[in-house]
This record gives sequence, C-alpha cells and structure tokens, in this order.
Amino acid sequence: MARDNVTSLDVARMAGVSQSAVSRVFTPGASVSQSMTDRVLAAATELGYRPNVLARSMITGKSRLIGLVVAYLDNQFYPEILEKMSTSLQQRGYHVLVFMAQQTSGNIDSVLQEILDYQVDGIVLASVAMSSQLAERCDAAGIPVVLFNRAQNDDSFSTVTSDNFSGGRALADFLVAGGHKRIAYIAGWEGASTQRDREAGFRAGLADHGCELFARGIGDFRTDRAAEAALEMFNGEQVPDAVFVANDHMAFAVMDVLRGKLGLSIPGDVSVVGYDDVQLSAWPSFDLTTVSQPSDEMVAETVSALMAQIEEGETVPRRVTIQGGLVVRGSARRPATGKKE
Amino acid sequence: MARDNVTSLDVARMAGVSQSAVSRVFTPGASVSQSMTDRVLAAATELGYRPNVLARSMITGKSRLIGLVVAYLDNQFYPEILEKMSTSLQQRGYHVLVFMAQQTSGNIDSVLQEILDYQVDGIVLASVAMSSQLAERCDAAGIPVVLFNRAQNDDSFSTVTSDNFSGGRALADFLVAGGHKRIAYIAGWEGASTQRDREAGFRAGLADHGCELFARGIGDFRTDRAAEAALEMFNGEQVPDAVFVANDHMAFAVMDVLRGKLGLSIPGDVSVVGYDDVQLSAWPSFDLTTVSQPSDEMVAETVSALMAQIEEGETVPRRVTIQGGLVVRGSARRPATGKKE
DNA sequence: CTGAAAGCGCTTACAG
DNA sequence: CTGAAAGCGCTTACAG
Repeated sequence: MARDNVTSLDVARMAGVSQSAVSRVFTPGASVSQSMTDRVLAAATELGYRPNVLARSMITGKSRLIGLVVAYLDNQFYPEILEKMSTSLQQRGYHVLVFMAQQTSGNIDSVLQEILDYQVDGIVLASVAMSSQLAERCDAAGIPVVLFNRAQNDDSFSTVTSDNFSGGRALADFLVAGGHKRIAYIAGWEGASTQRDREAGFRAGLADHGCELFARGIGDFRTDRAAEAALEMFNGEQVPDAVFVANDHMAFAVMDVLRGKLGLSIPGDVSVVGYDDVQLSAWPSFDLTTVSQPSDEMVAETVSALMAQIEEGETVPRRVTIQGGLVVRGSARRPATGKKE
Repeated sequence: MARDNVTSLDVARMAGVSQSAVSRVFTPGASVSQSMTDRVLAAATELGYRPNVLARSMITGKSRLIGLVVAYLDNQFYPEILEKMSTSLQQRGYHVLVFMAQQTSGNIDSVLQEILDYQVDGIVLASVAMSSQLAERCDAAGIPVVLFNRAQNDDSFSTVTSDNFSGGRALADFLVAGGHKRIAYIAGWEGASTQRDREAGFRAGLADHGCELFARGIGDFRTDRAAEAALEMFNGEQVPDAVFVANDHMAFAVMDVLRGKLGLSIPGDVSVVGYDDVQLSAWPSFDLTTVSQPSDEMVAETVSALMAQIEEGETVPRRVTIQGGLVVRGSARRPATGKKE
C-alpha cells in the first residue's frame, strides 16, 4: 500500500542524470550512450521503475489501446474471436479494452462514447452496428473502426466478413443434392448482414435447382428463440426434411429440440446444417455439417486493416471477404454419389 | 481524419470562460452556477467536447481501469464470467482491460507488468496464479488484486471461490448413494486449487462411506487430455461404473468419448458427473449432473471486494467462499429412494 | 462562484 | 550524446 509511484525523476536523481535522459533510455531508438543506459537501467531496476503508459499516451497522442465491442459471448464463436484478437493485438504492443454490447440492442452508442473517451487508437466492432452519428465522431476524431463479421451500408469503415452468400448457396446445393424435398430455414437476427447474406445465398442456391424454401422461422441468433421456432416449425402435418439454421450456436439448440423433445432422428428423419464451424460442431454429440468461418484469417485481416490505418495512415476502407468452406459431417444426409466428400 | 481533438481550452474560449470553469462543469459535485453550466455545455455540445479520460487519470491518479486476466476461454464458464464482470464494472464506471493468459503457463508475469504499466486501479485474476515477486509489486504500487476461482497460499490477496471441497464431497455422497461401486476421477490441472479441493472433497466423501477411488486420470482442464484419460481409463477389463470429471468442460469431452468411441450408454453403463454447471450442462445432449458455481454471486463478490479496496481503502484481504449446490440431471444414476430430488 | 496557476509523468524539439 | 524547457489535457487547491 505504498502508492508512491516511482517516476522518471526519481530514477534520474538516483542515477545522477537528467530526467530526459531517463526517458530516452526507455524510448526505443533514442540516442543514448551505453554508459548512460547502464546507469539509468541500474537505478530503474533498483527502484522498480517502469514508464507510466498513460503519461506517455498524453504526449504521443497514441494510447495503444484498442476498443473491442462484442456481443453474443455465449456463442462459442465470439470467445474464440476475442481470444485471438486480443492475443494478436498484444503481440503488436496494443491492448484491448472490452465492452459488452447488449445483443441486438441499440445502445451501443453510449458504450462507444466511453471508448472514445479513453483515446483508443482504434475500434473493432464484432457483430455490432454503429449509428451514423457516432460513425461521424470516430471519423472526426480520426479513429479507425473495423467492422468484424458485419457489413454496413456506410462504406466509411473497413469490413471483414466471410463470404456468407456463397456459404449459404453451398449449403443449398448440398441439401438439394442430398435429395431433400422440404427445406426450411431458421433465420438469425434480421438486422444482421450475415443473416441476410446467408439467407439470400441459400435462397439463390435453392432457386438454381428450381426449389423454394418450405418453411421459415426466426431465431434471432438466440438459442431460446431458435428452439421455439423449431418447435413451431415441426408442429404441423407436413414437416421439413432439412433445416438450415443460420448459425451453429442456434443449430445446437434446434438439434436438441428435434432429438430431445420431438424424438426425431438426425439425419434419419431430418437433416440439420449450421454456419460458423465452432469447436462444438466437431464434437460427436452434434457432428454438425456447417460452413466454416475461418476465424484465424478473419482476425488476421481485421488486425491488419486496423494497423494499416493506425500506423500507416491508410485511409481507404478495406472490404475483406474470406472464403469459408463446406464442412461435411453427420448431421445431414449426404448426396448419394461420392460428391462432396 | 481530423485528429484535432477538442480540448477544454477550446470550449473555454468559445464560451468565454476560463478553462477551469469548463473542467468544473464536467466534474460532478464541483461548484458551478447554473448559467455557467449552461454556457459551457452549449459550447461543449457544439464542439463535440468530451473530457480526455487519460488526462484526468494522470492528475487524479485513478484510471478507472481494471485489468482482467483470463485463460480457458473455450470453457464456457469463463466467457460468462468475463461478460458478467465487465458488465458489472461498466455499471460502476470502470472499464476492463483484458489479457489472455496461456493456459497453465507461467508467463503471466510479463502480462501483469503490462497491466500495471497502464496504471490500472485493480486486477482480477480469473483462474490464474501470480508469482510472489509480482505480488509484491502490486502491493508496493497499492494495486488491489482479487483472485477469482483460485485460492493461493499467499494470503495478501482477496480470494473468491466456491466451496469446492464440499462440492466434491456432495458428488461422492451422490454417487455412493446411487449404488456405484467403481468410482473414478479425472483431475484438472494439478496446480489449481480448485482441482485439489474438489478432489480432496471427493475423496473425503468416498472415505465417509468406506469407499476409495477406483481409478484416476488427469485431464489438465483440457478436453483433449480429458478424452485421452477417459479412453485409457476404460481400456482394461474392470472399468469404472462412475466418473467424476473435475469440470463440466472436460466432462463433455469424456461423455463424447464414452458414448461415441466406446459405445457406452450414460448413465446405463456408466455415470458421469462434472463441476461448474455451465449452460451446456443443462442441454438435453449432455444433461449433466454437476455442482453449480454460482457465477452471479461470485462475480458480485469479486467486484465488491475490488471496490472496497479501491474506493474505501479496505486493506484486509477478503476470503469469500460461495456455496454451490448439487444439480441432479440425467447423466448419473440416481439413488433408489427419493433422496436428492 | 470564478480564474490564474501549479502540476500529474512523461516525450520531444532545441541548444550545446 | 546530454540537459533545460515546453507542453500533452486535465484537476484542484488558492485567492478573490
């Protein structure tokens, strides 16, 4: 409980040098003699001195802080993203200020304002949207923003997504090839571009084969809603023989309802496919056929876009689209021939 | 790309008042007249001014930043903790700097040093240990540290855990009452106090009934290791009829191996119980009998301990132990009588 | 209630 | 290479 922070002045006094000299020793690339370095470092170690990053930020105008806004943390995809993003940023000498957004709610703005108050060098919005008013503020303040896994009309920001449209289409191809006749869809939150693109691709794929959606429910990217939607969808006489659930997270809940509550066998009675390829999907309990979102690449592109804007002053927003791939597992009946694995 | 941050001086000039007046308007509780407030606020809004939190921190010595070190993000328990902790702290006007620790690795120290460099007001270590050297530094700097879900010999820090010993014992009682004869244990990382306490409680519970551990494997809190351990454990002639896996996260992997690879039925052939009661445990696919760690309470106590030390200058470390409860589901054979639910 | 001034702990031209 | 000095954007006694 000392609270007496050791400052560069303390070190300077102990080493018998100027305060500026101490500062230089801790500034990579500054010109200091070896003997100066030795003396200062000795004193610094003795006193346990470390530069105050906040003070440094004040003068350099760089906080090396990145604001990360994330929602849906119960969806395994996001903790994974958070971990990778944070690790990658740490390696580059940046640190992450995390903020939780209420899922699909609009008050991201107050949270973003708080982030800006901390003078962050950049912002990543993971599956979260931003008002145009705040967008302007960020722009005015010169704070780069990268949208992760979400596209937005506003083209003043960089965006990193996977190719959700072609992913949806691949799933349609696969289900049709598998001989399914009554193909349903359970949507995510309709405000999300990922939801819209996946659905559009899926419908386009069905149309290619002269098919149409047999039924449609809304899951809002929430497991409880998805479960309800599935229950309702399988209530009538004519039920689907395949369901594409807009992400894996909801697909697990749907599988549980179909097997647990309705006693259906997967893929015997009904095929289920998802989107994301989170870790759980590979587990035997779910063994879910899905489309991967390559998280490593997506994170790498996000960090790269951010760094380009922060450190190289790049101003043209990047729009990165990563190709995912169909991951065939056991939750959906496969095409008869050796097609697709 | 303006980069011209609006400062209090800009606002002062525009409003025709002193810079200190502007500062007071943005300092809750400072004495300013209504007319002054109005004038300043008008100018501030016009210019889009917001106080620079970093500059404020420099002078107040309070950053309102909390460093949170977390590992095991693939274990559903931790994203949940992160979300709750961050939300609770946000509500109190604090913000969270997250750092990923490599699981069960020792280099937490460099990460912690970086946290300290940001002049955080406090630190939460979630299931992560700290060297005594760094502990001293924190102490010297007067930075409160709270250990979450991990006890440590060092009693200079506050600790929040659930009662792992009695949880382990409850599980032993339950399995013995269920008539199991060959009861095994798959351990977590042996360096963790939670692992040790759960095992000690479990063994004590078995001993109470004159039983002993039939077999023991090590999962290190990792699903891959746990799966291997289970495979090995069920390799011989005589196999367990019940397994306590040290946390739910590993238990899922064990269940998958037992059902998927070994074709065993749960709980028909073997009972499985876990620890934590994460969300997945309640899902029909796993339906896992387990002991709950009440995360809401644990987070609340952690934040409360932190706040007491930061804001009230409390110096005596708190040791909080929360009672969990046995959650009986379908993954383990139940006692014959109506005992325990 | 208000303003002038000092100072938080640094970095960075500017001289020497 | 080194030191003295200014200044980053604030808050907070100190006078008035």
